[in-house]
Amino acid sequence: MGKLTIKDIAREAGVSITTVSRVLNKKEEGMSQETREKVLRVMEELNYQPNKLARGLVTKRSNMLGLIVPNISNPFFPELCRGAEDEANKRQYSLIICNSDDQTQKEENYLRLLKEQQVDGILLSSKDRLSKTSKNQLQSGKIPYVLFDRGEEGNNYSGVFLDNEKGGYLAGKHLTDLGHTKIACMTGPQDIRNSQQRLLGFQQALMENSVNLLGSFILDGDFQMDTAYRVAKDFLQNNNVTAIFACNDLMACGIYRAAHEIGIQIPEQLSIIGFDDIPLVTALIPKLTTIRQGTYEMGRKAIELLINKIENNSSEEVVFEPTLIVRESTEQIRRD
Amino acid sequence: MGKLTIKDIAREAGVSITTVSRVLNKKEEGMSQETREKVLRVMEELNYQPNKLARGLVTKRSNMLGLIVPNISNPFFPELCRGAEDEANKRQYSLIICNSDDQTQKEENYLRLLKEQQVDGILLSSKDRLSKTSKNQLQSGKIPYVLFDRGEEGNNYSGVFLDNEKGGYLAGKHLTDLGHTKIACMTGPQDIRNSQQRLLGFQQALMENSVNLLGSFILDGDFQMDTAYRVAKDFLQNNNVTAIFACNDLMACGIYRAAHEIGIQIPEQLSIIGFDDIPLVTALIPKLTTIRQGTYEMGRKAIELLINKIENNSSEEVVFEPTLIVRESTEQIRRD
DNA sequence: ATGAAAGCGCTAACAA
DNA sequence: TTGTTAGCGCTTTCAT
Repeated sequence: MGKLTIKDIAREAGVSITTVSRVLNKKEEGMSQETREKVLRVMEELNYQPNKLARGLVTKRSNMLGLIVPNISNPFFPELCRGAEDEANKRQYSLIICNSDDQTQKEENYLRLLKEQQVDGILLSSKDRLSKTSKNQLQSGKIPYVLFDRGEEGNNYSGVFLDNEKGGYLAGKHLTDLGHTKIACMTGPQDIRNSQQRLLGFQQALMENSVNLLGSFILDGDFQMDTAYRVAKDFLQNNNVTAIFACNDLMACGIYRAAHEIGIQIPEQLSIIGFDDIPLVTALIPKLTTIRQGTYEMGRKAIELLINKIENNSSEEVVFEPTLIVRESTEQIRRD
Repeated sequence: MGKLTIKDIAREAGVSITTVSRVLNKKEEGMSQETREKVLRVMEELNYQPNKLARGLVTKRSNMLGLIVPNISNPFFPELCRGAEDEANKRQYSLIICNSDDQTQKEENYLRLLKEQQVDGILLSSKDRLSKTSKNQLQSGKIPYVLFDRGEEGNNYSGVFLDNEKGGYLAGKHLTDLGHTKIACMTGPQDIRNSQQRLLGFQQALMENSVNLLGSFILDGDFQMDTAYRVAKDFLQNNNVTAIFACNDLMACGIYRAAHEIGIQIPEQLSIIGFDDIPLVTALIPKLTTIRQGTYEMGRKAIELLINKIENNSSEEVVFEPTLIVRESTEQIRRD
């Protein structure tokens, strides 16, 4: 039992608890060197660790932040978590990471939980738009929050986003630069704006280079590997293209398999470009050319915005620029 | 600011705070249906959310658990997190996930932090053995903890482990069953017990089948893909084996690449078996045969042990059995 | 069946 | 330079 409290330290050091509290909070202006050191020494000796809960109760600051991710198993998100965590720690906050499993229900639960746990702010990432309950949770009680990768109406919220259209554009430009003209694109779920925008930018780039993207060459994916595999297998058996843009890397993996089974060589007969640059893509053979989102950096930035919001009540939207990472899965069209 | 407190509810419902507290905690034996409902209604109307920090201060229970993983970017750990999180939530705890990045320093920091945050218990996973400071943190203050995948002296601690030797054995048996005799094994870092035990079990299986594992066919890896690639490339160019056991899946990926560049076909000329069964291995072509650890389940179980420890002070060690998952990267030796 | 009051470990006026 | 005291939001005896 008997956990050490500020009282024990005070008694042991022969001072008042206020004094102890002062050195704890480094509010030591005009405090004798001697007392300070004595207190510090006693703390050290007894291995005292302050109770942050009690502290939070009076300061109204828990120094905890909540992070809700839609799916920790998607390799995209651990990077986000790391960035977020590193920044949070640097700023003396700790992070409660929650996994909503893409379920609105769970998201809402976590939102409530985090508020009950008195987090100082919430970083919310999920692919769907905010449910009514979620929005409510966020707004009632005015808890500071920042949105990751998805927007919202209104204008006093913070968010970090990727310029998905630009990303799609880079992919399209890369492919046309290589001389491809028979090109397909596999999209994510219909209702995800990200995916729509990637397609949009992609089409834009093709258009600028007078390449036509046939409607039947727009393949419906769902960001999952297995679906991508099935769709691609069917498509590639019946159509003749020299390049495919997959709206995320996981789907690119599925396309690899489909191509392999049909006997299509990558990149000799088919160039593939992905999107995300998740770590596993360098394990593919050939290594995947893709569009990188600076996920780690985005996580950092998001927490930075969140803390700014908490500490200065400032709101900001920041948009990240994607970059093209050329590896081995795309090459110049062969004219033979 | 005016966040709603139990007082507001009491006033609004015309009862004492004790009564409100009672319905909050469902200690309603001998309480009039009427009052109960009134309180509930007011809570609902005002959208009251109790402050868990304040609660924790008096009950000495934060209902928070800490989970320290060595590297969230290693696809092995998100699964662990999910299992842990699901079980924790089911039991009304929330989880603070921390990433120690394989740095003892960070691990020690987190340990301190978690204790200050008054978590009720800690699940600690990391590949090294406990540092002195870590051990101290864990033991002083008697915070309940369970160790994931690594042991310790003493006997009143809980832990969940994999039978790594059995895993290695399964791998070895699979390969010899397929008729392989010229076999190599790529290990993890020298000082990791896991890796040593896998090798041990592997050798055991070979021995039982009168297959000899040459010392020079034991390759030093470090659980990383890149190193595995380099080591394997050098090895495969100069030696003739028909099968390799990689002590984790990430290294198997590196070996794939090496084999590919040398022009060795998998599995026709070389069978490969991995260890872990991380999600990405089904993206490999051919799909990797491997030894599965039930990571998700291990995470669940670990939290279960932790909560048992917290609530009943019971200690237990549980050992998981690995299973062989046969996919496409291993096949019967060809006698030609 | 309900309430008053003490106290959890800490911070922050205010006093001295 | 240091201490006294009230109070954060809640639970928990102990009364009533």
